[in-house]
Amino acid sequence: MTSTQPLTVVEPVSKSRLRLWLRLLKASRHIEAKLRERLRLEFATTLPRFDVMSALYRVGPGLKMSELSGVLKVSNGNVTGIVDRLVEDGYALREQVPGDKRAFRAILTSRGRAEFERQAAAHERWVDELLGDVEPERAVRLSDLLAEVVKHVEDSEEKDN
Amino acid sequence: MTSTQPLTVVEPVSKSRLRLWLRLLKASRHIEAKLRERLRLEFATTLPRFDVMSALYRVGPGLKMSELSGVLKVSNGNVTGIVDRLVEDGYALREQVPGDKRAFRAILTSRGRAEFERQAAAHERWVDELLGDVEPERAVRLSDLLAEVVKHVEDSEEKDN
DNA sequence: GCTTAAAAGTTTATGCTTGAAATATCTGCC
DNA sequence: GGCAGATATTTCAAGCATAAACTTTTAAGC
Repeated sequence: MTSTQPLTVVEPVSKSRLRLWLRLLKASRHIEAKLRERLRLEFATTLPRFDVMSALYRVGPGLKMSELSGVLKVSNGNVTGIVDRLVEDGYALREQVPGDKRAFRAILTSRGRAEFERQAAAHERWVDELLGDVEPERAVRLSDLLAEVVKHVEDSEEKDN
Repeated sequence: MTSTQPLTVVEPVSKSRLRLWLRLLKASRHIEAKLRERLRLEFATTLPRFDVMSALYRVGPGLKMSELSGVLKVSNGNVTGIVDRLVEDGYALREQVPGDKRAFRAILTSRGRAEFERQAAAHERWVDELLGDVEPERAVRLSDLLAEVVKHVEDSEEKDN
């Protein structure tokens, strides 16, 4: 009577999945908060701005507003404001797409590119510092597990659309 | 305390840590977005509201505003607005702390408690569904790795304060 | 050519979030 | 008693985020 075969009667599987989610959230928020703080203090910028500049930096000829919101997975209206502010600060500009009077293409100015390079270097340094105690091999393992989680979640997304 | 060998010259360790961070962020945002959407559609509420109600539900006699912001790790001013709206909707109320005219204690009404129970049940169901393809054993392993990451990050936090 | 639908982008309303300043109250010290 | 400093909370300004409504332009169908 001591050893019953079903293990997870007391603790249903759903609990371990819930705990996984809560830890994931906690880790992510923790790191994110740190990065936001440093971006603010050292570069007077924000994570969303950094993300937009990062996306624009990667592609040469800039991105249309809708492409930008697609890549970053944020709403269309959101991008408008962020790009507005980047333009105000001289880090980006809007360029008419020839042949389509509706569309713009957001592009980093050379000043924007230079600034982003500084920020990106610091960003990578910070992440390395924050996760410094995670051994490389463990980091890779964790990466792989997380990639699978993302894949699963994406799959389960399709089915309820 | 010198590094013995120049192992990772081509792919520095910092890159694998950066990738870990990006995957962590992606997974977390993905799931979070799903949960937000469902809370909105099925309960006309938001994740921050859910979090506040969750914190208040767990403790019997409610929490002071500052305790609440401490537990949830959000700013003081933030909590004010969220509790305001919960009060408007009849899910919570503010109660004077006897002997301290500055302090309030936010408490769930019985209606709030009932509503939260419905929401929490659905929430756990959703998480289980979203992470349904992650095998239990893998979920536990991932949980443990993440817990360590959080611990590491917290440690590295102390040292720069 | 005209109409209708789709696409690109902005605007609006609402809520979350922060840091900083403001208000009120409490506590300890002299 | 009076006052300095700490504590509890709110208010404020700015930015991020979404969904929904709205303009302008383009594309398709007939």
